[in-house]
This record gives sequence, structure tokens and C-alpha cells, in this order.
Amino acid sequence: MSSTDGVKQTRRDQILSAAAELFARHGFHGVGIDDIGAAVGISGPALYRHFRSKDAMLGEMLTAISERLLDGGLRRVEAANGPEHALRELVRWHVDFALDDPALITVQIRNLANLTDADRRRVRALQRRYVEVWVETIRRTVPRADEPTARAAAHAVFGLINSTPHSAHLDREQMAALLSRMALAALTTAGVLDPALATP
Amino acid sequence: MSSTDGVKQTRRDQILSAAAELFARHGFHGVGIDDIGAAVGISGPALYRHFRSKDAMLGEMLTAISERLLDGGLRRVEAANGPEHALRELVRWHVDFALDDPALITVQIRNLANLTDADRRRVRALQRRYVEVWVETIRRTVPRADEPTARAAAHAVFGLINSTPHSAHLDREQMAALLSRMALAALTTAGVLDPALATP
DNA sequence: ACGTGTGGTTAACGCACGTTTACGCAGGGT
DNA sequence: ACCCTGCGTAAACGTGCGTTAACCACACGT
Repeated sequence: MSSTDGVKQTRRDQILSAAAELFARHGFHGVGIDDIGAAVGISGPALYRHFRSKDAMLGEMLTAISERLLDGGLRRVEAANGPEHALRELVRWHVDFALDDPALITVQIRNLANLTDADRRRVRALQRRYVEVWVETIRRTVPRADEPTARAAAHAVFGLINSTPHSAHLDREQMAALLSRMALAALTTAGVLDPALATP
Repeated sequence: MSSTDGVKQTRRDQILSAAAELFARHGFHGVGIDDIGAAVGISGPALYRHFRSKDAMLGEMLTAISERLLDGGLRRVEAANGPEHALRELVRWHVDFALDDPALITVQIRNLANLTDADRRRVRALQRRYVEVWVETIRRTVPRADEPTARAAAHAVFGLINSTPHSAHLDREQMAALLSRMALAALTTAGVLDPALATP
């Protein structure tokens, strides 16, 4: 290992982001080891100098994403003053993430099933904790929402924000603003999360 | 072919819905031809009595979904009186579809990339027409929204509603009501779709 | 100069899996 | 009686692909 290991990581990371792009476009099984190699200028089995297996790439990729999401979410919520501010920050954080790394978002949504059992458990645990951050923040902002409702609403907002890879007709800032407003409207419009309401 | 061919279809349809369930859970490439056979009580290559290939199954499945979605959407919009009513009906239609067939929704989202080029073109064309129905309805209801904004909003609402397979903590009616309210709030809250607004 | 580790190469292996083939068997129209 | 068609089976085929093996070369500390 080097002292700061800031440079040492480049090759692994380069491979990971190329693989993420390919996995997002063609699916895990739709991408060959040779394709990933070609994408970074080396060919085929050279990847095994950097990763134990193809599954290990996906595992590392998805745990890294989940950790980044959770950490960022926690930090934003802690730094916020007041629940509404925390919710706005959370929305903004997720929107930025989705807009900056659409490939990672796509892979995380589409390829959970291709993980090793051990990796999947790890990723799911991280995702659950991230959802809990949202659930708590939502319930602090909208006290009438019970827990199952808040959880379902959180998933729904993830779906809304993660729709980004399918759109891309707006420029980044307009898209960020639109998604943020839609997410907040869906969560905080009066009565929307009230479990006592019947079908409108 | 039989006269009414109502019974003749059962076997094909039985296979298709079993395959949809499996594709949704494990992904197209994660499911073997033998797995699909086993799911309907026959084993392995017997499927080739009913489908030309594994790709053909996915193709037929996805075009059927896309056609159902488009047809239902068109019918609801035509039958509605007034744009707001049409939008409510559209939301309700998509919500019902997503809640009744979560496997189909999952497959359509995750496995577009595994289609034949010809099939993919067909499906994409149907999807585009469905999006257009939404875009027009949204713009009639929210005149301030320009077309790219309405299109991005439509995709976002699809993501919101299609989040259903990841939740399932609420019973069907509560879930339907929640998703409908969130979708309508995201679309119709004052100013949300106004392209002139900057980041909040 | 020299071993050593790091990151490449090409060739080969082995297996999973989609597809094909050859075969069997009930049923119903002539 | 008979054969044709529909639907099933089991075995064989071929190949794509993840992984391993054997080999090579440059960088570099001593």
C-alpha cells in the first residue's frame, strides 16, 4: 500500500465505474468479463489481478453505493436544524446522487438478485438502515403518518427520484429542482400520508 | 385452433405467468429453461412446443404488458370528462395495474435490455405512446408545464407507482390510495411543474 | 546486476444452459 | 383399425463464458 493510497485505487475504481456503466446498460449477465476488460483497455482475465471474481465486482460496487447513500443521508439529517429542513436535505441528497450517478442507481435497483447471498445480506442491511433514516425523518415532519405508511412513502419517493435514468430530457439543474419539488409535494401535501383517508 | 380458443390459451398463459414470476425474482438470465418448465409441472425442453425460444417468451410477455397498459390508459382518458378527471383515472389505472401484477411491472422495468432488437423496438414504441398519453393529459391539467417537464414528470410518477414491488407493507386498498394521493400531489401541487422555478 | 512483485498476455479448461433430435403416447376424425 | 397431431420426455450437442494456468516484462529496492 502506498502512503495516501489516493493513486493506488485508480485502477480498481476505473474498472468498477466502467463495469457499473456496462451492468446498467446490459445487465449483470449481459456483460462479459472481456467486455469489462475492453472498456478499460486491458483484455479479459487481467481483471483477476484486481478482483477475486465477477461477483466480487458487483458486491463491492453495491456495498459501496449503499454505504455512500447511508452515510450521506445520516450526515445531512444530523446537520439539519428542524425536521422539515432535514427532509428537504434528504431529498436533495438523494436527487443529487441519482443525477450524478445514474448508472450506479440503475445497477443497485436491477441487480440485487445477482449478488452472492452474503453480499446481498450486507447490502440489504445497509438499505434498510437508509430507509429507516427516511422513515424517521418523514414521521417527524408528518406526525399523522404511521410507520408502515411512512415506509411505503419512502419507497415511493425512491422510485420517483430514481426514475432519472429513464428521462434525461431536462438539464441537470432543472431536473434536480423538478424531482425535489415533486418528492416534497408527494410527501408533505396536507393529508397525503394520512392513513385514515380512503380512496379519493 | 378451437372455436373460442378460451381454453386453448391456458397452457401458454400459464407458462408466461410462471416465467414472469421467475424473471421478476431472478432476472432473465438468472432463470433457466428447466426452472420455467418445473414451475408449470413439465420439464425442460417441453416449452419449445409452445414458444420458439426463451427470447420469444420475454418478447411476448413484454409486448403484451405494453399493449395492456396503453389500451387501458387510452380507454380511461377517452371515457373521462375533463382533464383533471382524466389524470385521476390515469393514475388509478396505473396504480391498479402495478398492484395487481407486480411481477410484470418488475420484468418490464428490469429486462428491456434482454429483448431481441425487433422486440425491443416494438415495446419501446408502445411505451412511448403510453408516455404521450400521460404527457398530453398532464399538460391539459397543468398548462404551465412545458413538454419536457411533463415528460420527466410522467417518468417520475411511473417510478413512484412502480415502487410497489419493493414495499408491500400495506394492504392493497391502503397502498392504492396512498400511491394515488402521492402521485396526484406530485403532479398537481401548485408550482411543482412550473419550469420557471429555480431550486427551492 | 538482480531477484521480486505487480499487472499484463494468450491458451486452455469446464460447465451451465439454450436448443435440437429422436422417441413415446394418448385421442379423435375418417 | 389407423394414422396424424399435440404434447410430453430424455439424451445429446454446441457454445459462450467465468475462471485458471503458464508465461512475460517492466519498475524498483538493495
